Amino acid sequence: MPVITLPDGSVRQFDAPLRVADVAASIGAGLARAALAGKVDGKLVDTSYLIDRDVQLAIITDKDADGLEVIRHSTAHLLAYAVKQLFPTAQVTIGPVIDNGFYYDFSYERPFTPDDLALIEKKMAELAKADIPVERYELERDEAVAYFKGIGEHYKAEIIASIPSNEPLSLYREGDFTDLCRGPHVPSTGKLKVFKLMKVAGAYWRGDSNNEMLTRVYGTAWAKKEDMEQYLHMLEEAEKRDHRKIGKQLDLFHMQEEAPGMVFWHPKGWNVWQTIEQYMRRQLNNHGYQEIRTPTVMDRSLWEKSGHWDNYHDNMFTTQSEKRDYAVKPMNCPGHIQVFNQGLRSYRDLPLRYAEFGSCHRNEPSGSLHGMMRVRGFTQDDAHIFCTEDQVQDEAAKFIDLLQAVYQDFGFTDIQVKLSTRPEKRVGTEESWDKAEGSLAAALESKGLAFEYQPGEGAFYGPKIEFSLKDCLGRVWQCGTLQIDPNLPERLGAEYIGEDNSKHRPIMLHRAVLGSMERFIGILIEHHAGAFPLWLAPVQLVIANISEGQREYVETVAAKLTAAGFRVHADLRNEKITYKIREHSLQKLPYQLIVGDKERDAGLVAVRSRSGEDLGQLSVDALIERLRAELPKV
RNA sequence: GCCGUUGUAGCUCAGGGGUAGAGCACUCCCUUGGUAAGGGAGAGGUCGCGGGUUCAAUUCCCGCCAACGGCUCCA
Repeated sequence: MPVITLPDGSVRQFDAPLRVADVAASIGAGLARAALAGKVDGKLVDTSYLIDRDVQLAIITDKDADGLEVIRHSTAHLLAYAVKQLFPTAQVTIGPVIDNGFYYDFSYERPFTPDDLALIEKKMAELAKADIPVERYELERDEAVAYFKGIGEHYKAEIIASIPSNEPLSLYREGDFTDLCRGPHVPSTGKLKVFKLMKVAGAYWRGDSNNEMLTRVYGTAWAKKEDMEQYLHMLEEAEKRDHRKIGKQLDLFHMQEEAPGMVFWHPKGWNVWQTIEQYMRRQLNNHGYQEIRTPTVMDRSLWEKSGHWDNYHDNMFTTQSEKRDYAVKPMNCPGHIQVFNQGLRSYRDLPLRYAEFGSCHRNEPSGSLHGMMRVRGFTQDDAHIFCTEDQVQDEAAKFIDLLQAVYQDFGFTDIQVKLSTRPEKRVGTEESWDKAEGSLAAALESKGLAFEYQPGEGAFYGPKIEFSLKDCLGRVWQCGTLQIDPNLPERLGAEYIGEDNSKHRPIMLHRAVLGSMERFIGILIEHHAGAFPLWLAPVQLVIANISEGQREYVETVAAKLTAAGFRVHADLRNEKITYKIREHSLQKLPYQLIVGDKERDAGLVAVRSRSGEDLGQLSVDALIERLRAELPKV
């Protein structure tokens, strides 16, 4: 006699146990058709789930987030079904739901090609159209292993071994395809209407690079056709914003074969860089940092002491000269400790904050390079704070102030914060970890920042905070970091004289706001789609004459704006004004000043904004005032 | 590093066993035009690099390099 409570609070009583699908049907034929799954007492189940007790029940349709998840999961299975139909000797492995879609990993004698993908997608559409029922059933462990081994699915058999033995094993059968799966799934393949296979890629079995490489097929699936179109459109937009593409279009930088993973900065790109670097320099100065510069190439012995030679030798660029080995620095901290170690330090000197726009090189695996987002040569807005354990919290709080001010000036308001705590393999006492983690958490709380813990994700020597920004496409980029490190000062012998007149070890805080300059500029390019805000734009204004007669006037105005500190370009070419406007619009200049006889005679400029808006005629002084109001204060 | 795809003019791309094509950009000439492309002419390529097959390779095969999409990694 199940009594079923629905989400709206209404209660229905039935005489006998019944399936979720039956409940849906009792409510209405439309709901029965739309039902993809059920949620019984908060747990997702199939529509075939038999309710034999009093429960809270929600019928899940494609309007629910859970429904979309079920659709994606079932589409992954449909993909596997289609692959088994077309390539019977392929073995299935796992097929989870991911953001916006799903993937499925297969083991096959050869990788799938893009042509195969088209075939598979076609087969999926056929199988969906045939509206084949998807049935759930359970098997005993041994039976399941025997079954999958019997049909040559060795990966599935292996997966079963890793499932806790107290859980029942559920299988799903659609047509002649059976897969091991927790479920739930849609009741029949006909519910899957909107999907597309996106790409093939390799992926290691169980994510371990020692294991066999499988073929992964990525796909996307949606409840409604319009949703998928919107998603595909978003991908196109993201592609248009690709920093590599815009970098070329706007002549900011380039990369070439002879220097993989390293950037050639062109004048305009370097101008953006310098604007940022000089801005950061002012901020660091205001926040009590001193800038230093340390060598790029240092002797092996230093890297042995720091531990890098042993741990990261393969990822370091090395060289030798006159029988000595050297390494190109992969990070700045060892150099900073050398500066700290010069002379005798007193507790009165602490905290001591050393900043460096340090150029580092790491020999990243060739396959992991990615435009400016993952490079081999990069520059960090790096700094190290030498302080006592008791000063950590205050320094962390001060760093957060700096970081928030900077992110705000760059227009990033959505900041995510994660605190990574002690990992299994670590050095240091429990008390020191307690204190270190506690000071970071307290600093974040004192600044009213919400954060998430990442247990076990800290470095072996200390906890860290990671600050990530969300860009306008909703993508999250980890940029800022604050890391507590008592280890490196120890290894490299940093010490200061305390109040008690004896030697003590300082704590070192590694910290960066932007992270890698290259990557940060890449993020900015994509965030703004190349349309930099006025203060960052490499060319802020162009002044274009309509015809030859305004040449001199244009040059006078350009000189005046340059003297006022703006980056100005005078376009005096023998071209029609529409042609010039089009070109500078494509170059995404913030403002275009148009000058004809009227403006020249009146001593004004006609101002056109990047959005194409006509701001009317202004005097140069009024324009300068207006522009200055747009710049950040620091 | 691993799997897949790609590499042709400055850029975007087409082509294909018989010494290469378009649009834009570039140079010159005409045009002095008021808010997103005025007209004409010209120049421009060792078809990523190295081998092989062939009478002949940019095209087919092998190796390498790089980029791209993933996987692994990211002190």
